Amino acid sequence: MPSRAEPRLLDAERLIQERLGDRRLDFDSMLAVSNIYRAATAVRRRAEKDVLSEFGLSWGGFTTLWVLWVWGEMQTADLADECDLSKGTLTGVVKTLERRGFVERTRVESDRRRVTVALTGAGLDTIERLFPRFNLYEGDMVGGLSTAEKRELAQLLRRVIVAAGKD
Amino acid sequence: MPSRAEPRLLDAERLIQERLGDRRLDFDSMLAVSNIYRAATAVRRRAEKDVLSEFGLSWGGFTTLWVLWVWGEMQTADLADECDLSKGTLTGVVKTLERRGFVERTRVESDRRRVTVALTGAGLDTIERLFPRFNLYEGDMVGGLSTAEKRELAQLLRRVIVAAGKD
DNA sequence: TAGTATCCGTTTGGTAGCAAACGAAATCGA
DNA sequence: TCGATTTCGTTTGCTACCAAACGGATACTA
Repeated sequence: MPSRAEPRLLDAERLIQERLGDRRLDFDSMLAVSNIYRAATAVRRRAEKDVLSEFGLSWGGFTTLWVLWVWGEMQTADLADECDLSKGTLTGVVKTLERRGFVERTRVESDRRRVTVALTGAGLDTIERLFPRFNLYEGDMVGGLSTAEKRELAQLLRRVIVAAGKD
Repeated sequence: MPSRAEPRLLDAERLIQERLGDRRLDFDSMLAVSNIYRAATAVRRRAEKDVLSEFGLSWGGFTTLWVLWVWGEMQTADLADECDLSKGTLTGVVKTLERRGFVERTRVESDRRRVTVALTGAGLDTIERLFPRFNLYEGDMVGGLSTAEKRELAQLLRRVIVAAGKD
């Protein structure tokens, strides 16, 4: 059970500290933030390359499909909120998913400004086959961590999400 | 000193578990991964909105400037590697930075396929003024965590970066 | 030393992402 | 009831991001 993860990464971080060492900076916060970003990029790239590409999906497309799978048909605004995307971005993502035949739009009769988005049969089939495989990859990517460590990580990140999300 | 961070986030996560509850899935890994991504998005958005936008920089542009500041003039390939971007993407980012007057390119005489990138005076001035402010925001965003927790977080993430980065 | 293979950064074509402007639809006020 | 306001999703203009194709420069090999 190793107590240190990756000497190379830490060495690089130490070199940076040496370069900036005479300045009064908050290195602990800097390293926490930059590692959050690097980890997210690494996770996204691996998932897109190893799993999502087979299904013709980007990360955003996958997220949207997943949300629709879990919550069912939704209005655009709620979907954007749940996917953590701006409404403009969501329009584009949904357009791509529609072109691929994964989702369909329906104009709401009672309020014709609104549009709902729902999975098609093909979309449902895809996410049902895809998600278990995606989840296996998630397990791989945090596989070096114990269950307690995964929970600790998720909990620490929740606090960052809240702090950074504050307007 | 609260032992739980954010009830609303946890509630949402629990709802998802209920929706998927009868399937054999690795929820601990799922929550760890999705919170990594959400945290990175939140951090990036806040930084771009509150700090970087004043200087006309995106996250990628800022990262590139920062790397050049710490390491000095670099060849394109090394810079892309250090910034964790593909070389094609870096070409575009550098082009934008060049247009804004922050960096300049120089063709290498001894090997005319290569190009080096360096900060201009304006670029140096910008990153010198910007980074301390950026670092304050980093402190804000992980400000709810103790020093030990920040280090714990960074350490857990290093292990994820290594596992996800493996080809 | 000529021909081939490899190694560079750039370009291309596609998706993603945001803010702000937009137009249509619904709601509010008087 | 009708004009003004608000609330929708979409469009626009920009940057970012990747993989793959590209073309020029260098290195290798016979």
